[in-house]
Amino acid sequence: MALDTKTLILDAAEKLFATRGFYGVSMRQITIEAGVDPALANYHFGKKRNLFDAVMLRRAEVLNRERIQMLDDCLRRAKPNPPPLEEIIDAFTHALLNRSNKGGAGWKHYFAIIAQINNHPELGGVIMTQYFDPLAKKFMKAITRALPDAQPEDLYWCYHFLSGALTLTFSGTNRINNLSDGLCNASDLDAVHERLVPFITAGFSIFKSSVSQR
Amino acid sequence: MALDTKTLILDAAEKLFATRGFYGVSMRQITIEAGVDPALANYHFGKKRNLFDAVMLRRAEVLNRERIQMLDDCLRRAKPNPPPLEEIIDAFTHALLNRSNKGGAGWKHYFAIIAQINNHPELGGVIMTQYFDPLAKKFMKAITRALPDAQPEDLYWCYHFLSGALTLTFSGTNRINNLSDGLCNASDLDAVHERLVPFITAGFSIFKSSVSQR
DNA sequence: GTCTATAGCTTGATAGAC
DNA sequence: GTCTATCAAGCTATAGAC
Repeated sequence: MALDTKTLILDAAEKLFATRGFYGVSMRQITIEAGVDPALANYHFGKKRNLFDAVMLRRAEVLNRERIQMLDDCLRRAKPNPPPLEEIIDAFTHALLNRSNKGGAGWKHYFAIIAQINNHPELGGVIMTQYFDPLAKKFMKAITRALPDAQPEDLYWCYHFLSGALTLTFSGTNRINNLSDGLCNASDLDAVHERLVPFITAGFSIFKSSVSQR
Repeated sequence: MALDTKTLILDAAEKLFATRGFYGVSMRQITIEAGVDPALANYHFGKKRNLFDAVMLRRAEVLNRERIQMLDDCLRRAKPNPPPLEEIIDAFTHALLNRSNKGGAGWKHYFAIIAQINNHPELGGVIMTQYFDPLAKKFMKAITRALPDAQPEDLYWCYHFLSGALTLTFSGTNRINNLSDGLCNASDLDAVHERLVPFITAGFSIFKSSVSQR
């Protein structure tokens, strides 16, 4: 059936793009991984880049809906006050870490692609901006409300640090395992979640007043 | 002359790997960019992967020497006390941000490669570990001395967040420019340096005592 | 060290039978 | 929707003349 074939191709593409990147995988390898005829990838998705976009889009929609929902909930709870910073950071990261952790292999692959794209000079500016900037702007607005006396400039840079720390977590290099002599495990995303949220909150908080703490 | 040709190829490879990644560039494109004969890349460096390693190695040595130097200086100044955390973080990041900022195009390209590799599941675990883990271990030792009551586990995760925040800065996607409506400029690494060091220091500091602040 | 020439393969994409 | 067959182009890598 058509829908099944499309899904098979999307899943295979997701897996291979995750481990080798956009240029490191051929359409042929994808169809072999999917167990379908080589001509079908082009038939269903057109150019290779279109297939990549389809992979990105499939989960971005689900994800962004969940994250907006969590942000709105936390805004509503705090009303009419600004929401606590830590809750905003949690709303930003929770769905990502949770899906990557417990969503199955597909989600794990998806986030590994995100990690690569976010750090890719050619694709990062285009793709991340396209799929995630509207959401980022909503979060920045909430953060600005939580830290009303901070310089907006400082807060954008903090967001940038958050983005980097978060996406490296998804990259799937197990560098921290070796580095910590097995004390930490890169795939233990509960451990990340526990630490990332207060870490980032503390970083943002030094810009609470517009006079730098430095 | 032989040495010049090798340098031409290394520079060209560095530039192209930086913008398109390892798999996004062919040996042919590299030699064309370098303005030399297509066969010379193989003659001087052998396989494509060897050329990549040569690109990585060339600047890693310079860089790591500088960073170790800065760390040793700051350990000596503090003796016999442990060094202030903020100085350690600065020693870790200073040479990188400085070279990327003022070292010319080659260094900028180099760091863009680092950003990609650090987030690449296949290459990140191998290459970063190979070139940078010995240095990372030295820094972790110093950080542990500066925060003696923290759990080592927490500190490794903080290091991981630092690594992610730092490398995204090098990636050369100008996402923050759009996101901030031009308020921030991704290539203004002085602005990053000013903010990254206290941001990360504050993040580490919440784990000062082994009872989590969360 | 440099260059020409080329072997042997894989690539993205399509045309046309079923 | 699926499959076979195929195209032109690009790829890594090397062998051998200069």
